[in-house]
Amino acid sequence: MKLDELYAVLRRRGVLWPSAEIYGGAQGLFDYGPLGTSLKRRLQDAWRSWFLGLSDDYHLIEPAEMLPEAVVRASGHLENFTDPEVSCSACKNSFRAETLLEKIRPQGVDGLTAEQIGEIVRSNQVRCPTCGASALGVPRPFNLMFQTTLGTSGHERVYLQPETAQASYLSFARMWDVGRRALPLGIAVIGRAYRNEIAPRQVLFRMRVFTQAELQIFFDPRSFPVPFSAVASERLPVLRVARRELGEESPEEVTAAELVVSGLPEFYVFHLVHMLRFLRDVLRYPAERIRFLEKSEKERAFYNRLQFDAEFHFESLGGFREVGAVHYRGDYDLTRHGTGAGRDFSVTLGPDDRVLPHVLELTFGVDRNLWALADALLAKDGERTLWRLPPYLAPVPVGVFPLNPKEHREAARRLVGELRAEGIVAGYDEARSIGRRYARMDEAGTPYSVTVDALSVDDGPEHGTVTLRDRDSKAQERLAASALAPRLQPLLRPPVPAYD
RNA sequence: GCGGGCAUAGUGUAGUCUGGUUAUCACAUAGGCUUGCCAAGCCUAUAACCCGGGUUCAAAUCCCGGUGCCCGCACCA
Repeated sequence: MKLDELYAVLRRRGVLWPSAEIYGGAQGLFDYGPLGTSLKRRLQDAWRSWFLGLSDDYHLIEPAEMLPEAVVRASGHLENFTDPEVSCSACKNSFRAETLLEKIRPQGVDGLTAEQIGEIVRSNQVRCPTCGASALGVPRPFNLMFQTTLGTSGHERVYLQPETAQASYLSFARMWDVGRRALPLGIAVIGRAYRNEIAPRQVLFRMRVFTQAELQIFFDPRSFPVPFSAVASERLPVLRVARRELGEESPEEVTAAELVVSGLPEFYVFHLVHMLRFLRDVLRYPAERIRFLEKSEKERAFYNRLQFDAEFHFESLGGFREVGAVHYRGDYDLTRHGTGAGRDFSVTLGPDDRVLPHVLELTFGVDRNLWALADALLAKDGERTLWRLPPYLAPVPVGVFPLNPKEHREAARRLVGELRAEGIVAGYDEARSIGRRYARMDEAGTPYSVTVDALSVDDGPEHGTVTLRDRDSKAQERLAASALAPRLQPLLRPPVPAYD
């Protein structure tokens, strides 16, 4: 579906809507409704089950979301956000405003707003140093971080975290002591990130407050053993830099083993494979709409040694967009925070064996992927609209209906109670025709509908049985009501990777 | 941030150019009748002119400002 149409369905069903809607909304802020809240929680649960399942040594923590100024100074965020950059729309190069204007304003640009700098560039007819065009724009705002102060004095500046990763690096020393003092050590965070984006766009795609799920894996750069043979023959849709430079946009299928032969480390490819399996097998994105885009040296942050973005082809956005990534960050983060905090974050692995761990980062944009689940799996099938969510992601996995409310209400309500007692979220609906109730469930992504009818309540051979209807095939089968919970429960647990 | 377009019930819309009845229709939702396994039918109900100012006897309609959304460009450390 197109963006407007998809967004309309999601608003109508109460999946999400603009924040502060009654006051006209606020750019880049969204509220999740009942279905969206539940879906997002289940998506996060699925992420956690999958990625923490990769190793006994990967753990979830929940850090505060405000960072003292020292943290963002050490991480580079303060510095990078403070230097305004002006870019040339003709040749796409960008320049620090201070360098660009050093002849015109030798005193520097500190304290000026982006608009003021833009005005100086315009009024002095500054040309692009690279291509010579008069196509320089207004610089982006100084600081994309939200800043506030702690306490009453107003002196202690803090920032809402612009990414969840920093909190994991801050926790490394504590986690080393809390844990078994062994590498690799994975620290996972599911949390909010806050960025004062210049131009939030496309609903959930670029928000000012959003949720990230990230796994930072600290490892010994000399040795990061993984059970690679289990994934060696997996085929990945990759678009390597060399191929991109030829103008190709479609990925090619390459096995994990071939990627290793090409020079990528086994640990890196191993995690790439599991990112693919999560998107394809757990979230059930169509395989042909997933690709792994290798970022060139120029495109990636300077500290990233390797970077593949996991991209999904959004029909609503008209192309591939990033939904996750795998970054090999080297020792950049622990080095920076070591300098910033005046500590050495090297760890002792044995006698005369100290090493500064390297970091492999797996990122996952929760909101973007929620949108992708709608984009990929919510579709019109003839007259009906159905959302083919996997059962373990469905906000309401089961709907229970009395075929005739007058006669079957009591038995149906009792069944709802029994399912809920078994830990299964079950919805109940008796309004209007049975077909309409099925249709409502289809659109909400409910995979199973259970109907209580005359055979269920009358004395006879089928007493106590109900029909179970499958959302995708519309097929029905008759089974004992007591068989429902054991039948459904295994389907409602998110998949985990094979355990080694 | 720049340029262009748009804004009417929950959703999609008619009406706007050319100001003038109780703001159109469909779907959805709720209640009822009927039916009883895939959005059937009938009756009823709920529900909207983005916000603020101006022009006018009179503004959904014209003008100004704001906000939001969409597209392209830029941005996405």
